Amino acid sequence: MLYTTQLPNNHSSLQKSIALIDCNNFYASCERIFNPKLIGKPIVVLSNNDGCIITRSTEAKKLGIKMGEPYFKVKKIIEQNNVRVFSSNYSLYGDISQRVMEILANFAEDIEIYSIDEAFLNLNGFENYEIDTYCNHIRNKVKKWIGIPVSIGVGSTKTISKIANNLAKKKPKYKGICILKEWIDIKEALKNTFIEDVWGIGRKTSAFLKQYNINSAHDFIQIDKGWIKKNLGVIGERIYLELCGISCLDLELIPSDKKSCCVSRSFKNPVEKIQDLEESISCYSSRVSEKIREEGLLADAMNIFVLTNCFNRREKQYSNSIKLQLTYPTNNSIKIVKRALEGIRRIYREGYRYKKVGIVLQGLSRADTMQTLLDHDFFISNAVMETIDTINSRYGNSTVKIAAEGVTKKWIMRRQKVSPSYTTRFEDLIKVKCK
DNA sequence: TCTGGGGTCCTAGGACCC
DNA sequence: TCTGGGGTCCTAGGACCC
Repeated sequence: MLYTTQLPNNHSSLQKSIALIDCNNFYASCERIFNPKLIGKPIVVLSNNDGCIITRSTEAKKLGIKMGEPYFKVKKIIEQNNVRVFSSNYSLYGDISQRVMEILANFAEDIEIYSIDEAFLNLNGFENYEIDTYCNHIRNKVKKWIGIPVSIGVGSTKTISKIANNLAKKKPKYKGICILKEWIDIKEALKNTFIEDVWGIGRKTSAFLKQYNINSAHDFIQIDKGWIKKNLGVIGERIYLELCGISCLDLELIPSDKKSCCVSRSFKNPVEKIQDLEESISCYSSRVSEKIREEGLLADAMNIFVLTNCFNRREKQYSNSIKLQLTYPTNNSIKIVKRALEGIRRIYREGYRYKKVGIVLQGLSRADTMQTLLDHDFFISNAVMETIDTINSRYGNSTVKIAAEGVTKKWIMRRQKVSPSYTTRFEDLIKVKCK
């Protein structure tokens, strides 16, 4: 392996300014908005099915509760320390996220909403001291108006702003805002960033790099670029350049259409009968169709999959999937459910305890560009779907549903500790007001 | 007893064609 | 013994992200 100390010659004054605003422990912070008694107390939020820890408040992190850890493994610590536990409440978090993003959008012309709790802002043209003041202003406004604490990192590339954000969160000296514009600061930050904490370098790649004694982001940029390209491909090369201050990733200002759309769930208890799998896949197919209708998309194919519980070594394992074409692009629940049922019947094998089933719609295209190709039948069924969507949005999900989805739903997922949907569900809103 | 869900991009390898 | 070669397109699987 070749080493080089040569760095890009533009590092003394890097012009571009990209800010990454990230909500702190987002789901936990959402729960606190409506229950201020939780401030300062340890909180965790669980994944679907109450399976794993997916968000921890700072206090919960200090107790040694790890991200992604199965709930049952840390139950003891949780009980001993009186940690408050919540099932995930995505309708609440989604609504709070939207409010945060609306505020952020007022602070820059160019904004990329990167995930439910993160956005990149283009802050080009500011002097460094102005950036600091501006970021403080952003931070205070989101806290005051929504009640969500955020951290802000600024850098000349997205990858550096990610690193800055990480430091802003972890090191108290930054007080929530870290600006990395001068090469001397960037270098120091890269030295303080473990290789596995670099955006785009995951478990496998960091393990590989550590074999070569590349342990920090700074070690990484000392390596010969050719070696990186050869061993880590274009993605590795891009990370290298971004860390050196050469921007390779632009802000995506217009969200692109989805290429696929998936709905899948684990079961509360293992499922053995084909009837239960049929009901659940009908339910998820109906939901995924609704999702693509909301986005004005049509699908031309689907993938149906089943899995047994791979963690349970004592039981025999089976997993399978099947790809099915649709005769023409559609977002019609009835047609999609029908085809999905064909799929599940073809991959079902008797004698296994199934843990999970799901559907992925593929070959998505915009409905408005396809209409000239569609037949009369499409417009009639489209009207039916529109009516169903209107009723369900007014009177609640699944007010009208397809018979194949079933009624008993023995297979439904576990969600025992869910908070009220304070902002989106009428009955819950009333609850808050009456408190 | 109990281990999430939904996405993207890249790459290698197979199918197919001339 | 010995069975072309190069291009394109598609797909499955891997790795990663939040």
